[in-house]
Amino acid sequence: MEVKEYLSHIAYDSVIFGFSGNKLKILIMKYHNTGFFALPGGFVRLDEDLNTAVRRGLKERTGLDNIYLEQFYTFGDVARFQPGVMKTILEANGHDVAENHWMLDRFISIAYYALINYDKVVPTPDALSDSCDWYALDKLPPLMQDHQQIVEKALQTLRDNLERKLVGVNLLPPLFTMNELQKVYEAILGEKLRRTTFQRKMLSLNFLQRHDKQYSGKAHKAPFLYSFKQEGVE
Amino acid sequence: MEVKEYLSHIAYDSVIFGFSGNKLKILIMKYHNTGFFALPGGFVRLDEDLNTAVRRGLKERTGLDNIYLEQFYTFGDVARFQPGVMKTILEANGHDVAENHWMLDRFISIAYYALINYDKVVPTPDALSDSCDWYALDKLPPLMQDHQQIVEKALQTLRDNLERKLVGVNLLPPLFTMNELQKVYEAILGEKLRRTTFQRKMLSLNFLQRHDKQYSGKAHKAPFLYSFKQEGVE
DNA sequence: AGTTATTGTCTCATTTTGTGACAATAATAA
DNA sequence: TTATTATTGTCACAAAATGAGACAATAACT
Repeated sequence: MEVKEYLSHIAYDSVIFGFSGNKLKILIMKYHNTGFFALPGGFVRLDEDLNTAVRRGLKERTGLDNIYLEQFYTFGDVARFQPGVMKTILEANGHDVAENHWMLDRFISIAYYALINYDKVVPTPDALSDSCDWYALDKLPPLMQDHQQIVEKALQTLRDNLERKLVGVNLLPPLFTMNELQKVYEAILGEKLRRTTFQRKMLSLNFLQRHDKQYSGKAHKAPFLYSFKQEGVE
Repeated sequence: MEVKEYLSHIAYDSVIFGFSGNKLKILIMKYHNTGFFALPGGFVRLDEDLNTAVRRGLKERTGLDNIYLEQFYTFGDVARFQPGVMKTILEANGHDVAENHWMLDRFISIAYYALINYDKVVPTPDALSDSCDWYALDKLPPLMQDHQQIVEKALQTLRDNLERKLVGVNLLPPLFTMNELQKVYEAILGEKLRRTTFQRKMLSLNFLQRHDKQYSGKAHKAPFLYSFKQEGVE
């Protein structure tokens, strides 16, 4: 029997959002030799906080620390239990299923979403997967198990939180223009916003620090750059 | 070794809100012979959905089905792990700790809050506890482990959701006056609200059905009764 | 110097919310 | 019967927030 290293029955999945080409994208893993696509996830060590485990996984997948991270739901239906899928994945990687039988048990999964600066990420697959790549939300491959449902709930929670907090800035580099911020909001909410109203609203919140202008080389007035006043919105 | 009946390492806790005497109250259990106070909680059977397990527990504690229920956070810090506390509880109830050693393991806990009609509830202790009783939020006894923190997060989530949904009605009987609804909102938000603004706002949402007046026997104009138009807000 | 595309800000209309006023009314007191 | 009292439903007006457009300012190009 294997040495017990992780809490049994407990997994986490993460929906890692990035923003590029005016679109919301998330990181998706592809397992070796199986055609299975899945959210980045992992297990919790016996002596490790749940949140620490998730941040450890995020670091491995993205190379980043200090990521904006929010737990949004724990999925615990029996229907999640599909031992055949995990068995296929393990066997396709040459693992001895008997030794890893704990991975074939029923799992509940605590789901998190993360918001990161797309340009800073170095997507990195794990030992079981060929690739870890960005996919636009409207062009996701078929995801295994209930991962599609997890993505949808993540997006819904992100939308709800957008009204209350200023989480959108976590998807941008430290300095950004008002137009870039608006594009992020539009991508998250899935609708066009009115430029002047958006600008007035954002400035009235007093969370943005104005910096020098950005001269892009384009033939028009240069926009101001902004940064977010507070560190690590949580 | 015990017969495995529940998922190891996984528990749930529930913050069950009721409204009485113009105050928010929650159900608290007191364990036999220990002086420990705790939130109602339980474990998940091997073949049972997580949500089903929680509803099963709610039914046992309150006698009610079809309760408004929302999952709000999963607590997974290592610091939650206090085997001595559970050992004390088991021993105080004459249980053989060796047979129940799985209860001394580290647990993560999925926390839910429920909103119920106070008058319909029959609080019922379980086998390990003397009592299951209502406590006003501002008069809670010292709770074991991180249960105080769980309560605070439940209240915060309830406040956040109050703005978005009409969850407050779940704390009232099917027919209620506008003033009663306002008192619920004030108890949840912890602040006084302006009568006319509140009434106009509630009516403008078009979720309330007006019924006959309620003649209370008091020397003043009788208020209308209202019911909530939709069934089971979720 | 004129053109183009975009930005920052202003104005006015519309909607929502804050605040108080007031008549209506159910039971009680005179 | 007729005041009195406490509370309710609704209105009116003020203040604040939002919607929608106008317009001058301005980088870079022609």
